[in-house]
Amino acid sequence: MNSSFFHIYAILLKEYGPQGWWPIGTVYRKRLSLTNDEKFEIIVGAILTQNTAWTNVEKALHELRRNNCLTIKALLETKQETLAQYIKSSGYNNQKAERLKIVAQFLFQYSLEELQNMDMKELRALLLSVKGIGPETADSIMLYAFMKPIFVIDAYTKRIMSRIGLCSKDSSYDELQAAITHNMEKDTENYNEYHALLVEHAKRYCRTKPLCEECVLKEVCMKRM
DNA sequence: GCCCAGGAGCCCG
DNA sequence: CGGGCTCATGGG
Repeated sequence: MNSSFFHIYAILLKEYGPQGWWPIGTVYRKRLSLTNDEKFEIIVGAILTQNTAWTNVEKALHELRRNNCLTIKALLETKQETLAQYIKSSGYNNQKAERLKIVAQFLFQYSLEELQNMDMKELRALLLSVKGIGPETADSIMLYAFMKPIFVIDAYTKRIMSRIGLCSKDSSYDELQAAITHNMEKDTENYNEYHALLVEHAKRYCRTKPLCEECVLKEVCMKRM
C-alpha cells in the first residue's frame, strides 16, 4: 500500500483541485516574488489567524485597511488599544494587538528585503526569536510571504497524518515536518498547495468527529471503520 | 448553549 | 521536554 505523503497529496489534489491560497493563486507563473505590501499583509494575516477561522481574520484585515493601519509605520504609531478594537473580530485581540506592535518593530529593524535574502535556517531562527511568532506562524510567513520551500504543520496536518498512521499522536512539530519534508521534493508551490488541501480536507471530512464513510483517503487510512 | 477555529507563551513537575 | 492553562470572537 502506497501511503506516502506524496501519494496523499496526489489524492487530495485530484479530489479538491488547486486551492489558490494566500494569496494570488497565479503568482507562481507571473512573478518570482510578492510585493512588499503583499508580504506585509501576509505576515499580519499569519498573526491574526492563530487559532482562528480565516473568515474572522478577513474582517479584521478589512478594518485595519479601512483605518489606514495596514502599514508598518501605522502599526508603530497607532495605540495598541486602538489596534485591539480594529482586530476584535479575529479573537484574542489584546494579545494579537501586542503581537502586531512587536512584529511591526521587528519589520522596522529588519527590512523585508533583508529578510527575503536570508538563508532559510537563519530566517527561521530569527522569526522564532520574535515574541508571538511560533513554529507554525514562522513557517507560514516563510512559505507564503517569502516563498521559501518549507512545509507548514498545523493542527489539521497532525490530525490527518496521525489518523492515517503516518505519524504518532505525540510526534512533535519538528518531527512531523521533517518526516514530510524528507519524503517530498522541496517545492514551494507544492508545499503551499498541500497545506491548503489538508486544511480543506480536515474541514470537510477529517473533522474532530470524522466523516470516514465518504472520505477520499479511507483506502489509505488506518482509522477507517 | 456548545463546540471549534489555519497557536503561542507561560508555568509547572 | 511535555502537559495544562489562558487568551476571545463568530459561525455552525
